[in-house]
Amino acid sequence: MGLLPWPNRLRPLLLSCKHKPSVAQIHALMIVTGAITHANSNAPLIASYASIGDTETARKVFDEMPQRNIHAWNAMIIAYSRQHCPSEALSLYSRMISEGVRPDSSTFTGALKACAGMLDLKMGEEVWSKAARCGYEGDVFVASSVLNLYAKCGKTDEAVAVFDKIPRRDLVCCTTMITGFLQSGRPVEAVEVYRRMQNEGMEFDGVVMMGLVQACASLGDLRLGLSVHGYMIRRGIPMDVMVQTSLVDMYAKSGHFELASCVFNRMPYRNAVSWGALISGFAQNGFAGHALEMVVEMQSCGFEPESASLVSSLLACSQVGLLKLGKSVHGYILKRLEIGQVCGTAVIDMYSKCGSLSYARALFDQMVSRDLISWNAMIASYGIHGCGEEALTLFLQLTETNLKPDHSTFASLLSAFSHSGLVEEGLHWFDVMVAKYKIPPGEKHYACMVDLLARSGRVEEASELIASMNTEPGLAVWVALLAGCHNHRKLSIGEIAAKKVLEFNPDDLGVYALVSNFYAMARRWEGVAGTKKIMKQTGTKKVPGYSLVEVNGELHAFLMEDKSHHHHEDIMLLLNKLYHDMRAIGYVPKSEALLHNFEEAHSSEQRKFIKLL
DNA sequence: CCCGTTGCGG
Repeated sequence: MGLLPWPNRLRPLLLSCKHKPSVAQIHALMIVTGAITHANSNAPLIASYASIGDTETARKVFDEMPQRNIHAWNAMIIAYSRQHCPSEALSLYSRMISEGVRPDSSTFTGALKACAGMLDLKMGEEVWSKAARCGYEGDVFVASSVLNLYAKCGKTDEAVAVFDKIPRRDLVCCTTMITGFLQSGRPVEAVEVYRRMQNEGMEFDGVVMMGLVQACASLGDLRLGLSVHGYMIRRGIPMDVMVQTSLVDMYAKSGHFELASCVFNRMPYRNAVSWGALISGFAQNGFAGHALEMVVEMQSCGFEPESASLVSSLLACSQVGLLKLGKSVHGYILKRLEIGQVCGTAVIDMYSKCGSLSYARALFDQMVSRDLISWNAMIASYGIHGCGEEALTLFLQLTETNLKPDHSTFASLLSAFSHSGLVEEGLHWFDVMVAKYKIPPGEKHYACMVDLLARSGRVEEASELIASMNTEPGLAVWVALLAGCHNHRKLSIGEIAAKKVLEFNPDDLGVYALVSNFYAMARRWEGVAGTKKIMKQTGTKKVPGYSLVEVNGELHAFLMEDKSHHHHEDIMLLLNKLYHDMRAIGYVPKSEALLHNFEEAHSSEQRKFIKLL
């Protein structure tokens, strides 16, 4: 005996505790020795209980303290803000202020984190101005927290203003700025922050490199991504599960599955998110069979599919029209998980893409809470099915909620109009989008509008619209214009569009087919020959087109010239009958199609689907 | 108190 610990000596001891029994042991010791009455040792005790996740005991210690110092308040506020109890953190903060305790940098940091957790911008700004009044405006910790708050609330420009005013920027606030840019879809600026840091000679860690990997993923910049990966290896920056997962995601998203699997297979430890990154990569790139196989493999490794991998599975199903499998995924979700907004929207999307608009709508109506993306998906569903009127009705209902339509909403709405030939409605709502909702039209919106006008033969107006664009028109816009010119025999504008389209060196057979067909329609045979020559030179992939249809749970694939189907004869007879019936009611077939003589190859992908079922 | 930043998905 005689070794009774002095209250202050308990601090390092408590901080090194990672397990519940040892914290409780020291707690007991503190009670026995009377150290519990010292505020100096109670603050670390609170922090220790909080760090092992026992917020309740931490609060008990806090409540029973005879006198509290600033550290005890901070420990409790930070504990709540880290344990996702932002309202408790904020109520403690208010109580502390009203009791006249002077907050410090840590207090503000904790309170601001709580505000960010609640997305409570108003409260956050109050805390921020109080912090400024207390002289913490230039504090990197406080400023980083404000930065994070603004970024989380989508106020990226306000975040930039805070960032620019920080006198001595460190790694963490730069990382926060980078993730802020990423979350608001501004990867270019995220990379710019990184470049600035590089020029200032800053040392990087895994967290900031992960932000950069994400930037590369959303930019589709494989070169930069590879150099970032290489940098981490050369510098020996430790890569944890998160960093490795973001690398898998980047490679898989960009379709570099060899690289993605290489990183994935070398991971010492994987979790559901790592699997999800690979699965969604396959699904997003149209490798539905691979995606679904990976889900099965994931299960065999002991990971039950959670929300994200189910969403990827649904995406895979909708890409190839696997209604039956999609339904079973839906059933799995209903049985195993609570169907939330994300899964619900994915199921809506699956039903509508698999042809079942009524199921999609039924599910939409059943959803307990619908966010903007759910509405957007349902409006898009009507668009895909050519139901422009219904899309508009739903849009009008959306405007009566407290949700604000965004650029995606309008992209879906305008596309619905263009698929239904509702030209006047399209023009009207395009103007409303700009004037009333202050949404600057993007490439997608212009492409819809050009398609809408050009499809109905108003190619002159479409080309005027293109001329009015502030940004450089992209491929989709010119393709829409060209398609209109092709259908309505508008030679001079079409020629301009065709030239523009070829300038993009598109990697898409369909686009070349359109250009070639346009020249053929215009009797410009040198144009047809020129297009074919470009295709040969650039080695444009000849992806064989095929149709898939699911009948009673069985998947049937049809390629050109493919006679392997066991009902081939019957199908051809029916097709011929339909063809003659259509002609009888006035259908005039287009005979200038170019694609018929392209070589076809059986896709191994497609065999996968068939094998799967 | 020793703080702030972090991976897949609609």
